[in-house]
Amino acid sequence: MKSVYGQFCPVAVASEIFAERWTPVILRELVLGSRRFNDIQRGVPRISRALLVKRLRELAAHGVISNENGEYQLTEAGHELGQVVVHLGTWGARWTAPVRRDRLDAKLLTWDMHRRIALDRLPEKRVVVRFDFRGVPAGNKAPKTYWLLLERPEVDLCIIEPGFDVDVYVDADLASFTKVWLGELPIRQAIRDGDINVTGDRQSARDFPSWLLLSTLAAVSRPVAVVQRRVA
Amino acid sequence: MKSVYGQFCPVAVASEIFAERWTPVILRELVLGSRRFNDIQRGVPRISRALLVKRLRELAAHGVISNENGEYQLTEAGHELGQVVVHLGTWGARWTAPVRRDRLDAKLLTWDMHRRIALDRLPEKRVVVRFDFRGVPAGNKAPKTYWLLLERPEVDLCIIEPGFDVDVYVDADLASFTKVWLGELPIRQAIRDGDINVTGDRQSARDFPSWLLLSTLAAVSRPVAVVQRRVA
DNA sequence: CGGTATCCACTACGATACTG
DNA sequence: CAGTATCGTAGTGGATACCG
Repeated sequence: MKSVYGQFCPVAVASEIFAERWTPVILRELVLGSRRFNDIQRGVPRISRALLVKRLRELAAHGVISNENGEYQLTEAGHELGQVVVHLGTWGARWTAPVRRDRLDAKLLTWDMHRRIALDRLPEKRVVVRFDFRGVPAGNKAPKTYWLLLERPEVDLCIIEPGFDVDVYVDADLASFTKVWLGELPIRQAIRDGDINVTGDRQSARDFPSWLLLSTLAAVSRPVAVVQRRVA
Repeated sequence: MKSVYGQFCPVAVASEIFAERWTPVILRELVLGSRRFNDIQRGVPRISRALLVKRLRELAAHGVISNENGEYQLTEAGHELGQVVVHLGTWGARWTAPVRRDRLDAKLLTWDMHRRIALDRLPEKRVVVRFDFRGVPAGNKAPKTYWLLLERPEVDLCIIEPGFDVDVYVDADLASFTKVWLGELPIRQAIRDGDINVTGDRQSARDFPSWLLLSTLAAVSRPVAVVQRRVA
């Protein structure tokens, strides 16, 4: 391992580990709970398999993660580095421009969502939610329809019809739903404005917004100047 | 500006700004107080001028810094991102391996030191400290001798004889002094072990360790396992 | 599922020299 | 002091196919 920066400063040494391409995003997946290779890659879909392997090895070599029979785990050092990831993400939520069209990704969004369901607020029985996204940027080849199978304590994400009756239909503009997810837009407002439509079983449709926890960074407060920039 | 990661997640968006090559190190210089282009480059000597220009422009475009008639300044967003830099450096001080030989750099070390002098503990009169480093890795072409001119409230670093009488001579093994600077080794111990020799004016030589504040990350606590790894 | 292996394209970067 | 301009290249990583 050759030193990139050739500096003794701990910021430089840590940057050689942390500030490599893809590494913060990979660490985010681990912080959010992914353990297996393919799960991690679902959260970082645009990385090549070879590069993901390489990055994971590097993190392991630096003592940030371990791999025991196929399960990647953050070490103690890794959990502390995970706090830096959260800090960086918090900064991003506060200070970066509102979500851009070329970052929209329905597959990634639903993958994130399936990890943030308030299981304890679900009814006992299985609930199936079908999402249909509109306003997907042209050229994006990802599916527009997804199913969330909520069956305590399991949550499964499907991209093909799961074969159960659908309880809740969510028809949403992708940009708006992404903003809701990121805390940039209150879901009730998006529903009022017609950007998100929730139909189906009356009770379930009413409760749906309360099951869906948002991104862990959705609660970050934004400075007034940035909020105004968003409106512009 | 094309999106590197193509993800809406604030961690990914922030990483496109922060986790670029050299950027955390440049931000560290700004956090430590450098304002002018050439001062910043003294703290990041191995970056090319062209790339430093490019990175500074990128940071400005993202609202992290501003440039007003030659003075770079962190914006409010920049100060908050600076906290992430500090967090990352703190992690590095805690969890990365002890300083490696290929990271030793006397020029950088003295440049860092000149910003960390306890001015209020200095005597009224001018003090000149001469550093001679031994144990510099072969092939390193940087000077081995440096002078620190302490003249309240100014601190100047010279690489040529400043023309004043020297009050304190510091003769030190570069690796040991770097460890002292990083808080890995108590200075009194390094002096006892003969790794650092401080001679010259009796009073000044005795007070020298109290003038020299160490790296802002020197006080970070290290887990037992890492400390032991260092001894090994 | 969790990787390897190969090959090629690109581009980011360093080196060097010049400038208002 | 604070950049610009030019050019050659190392090395990074994407695409694709294969493997235990």
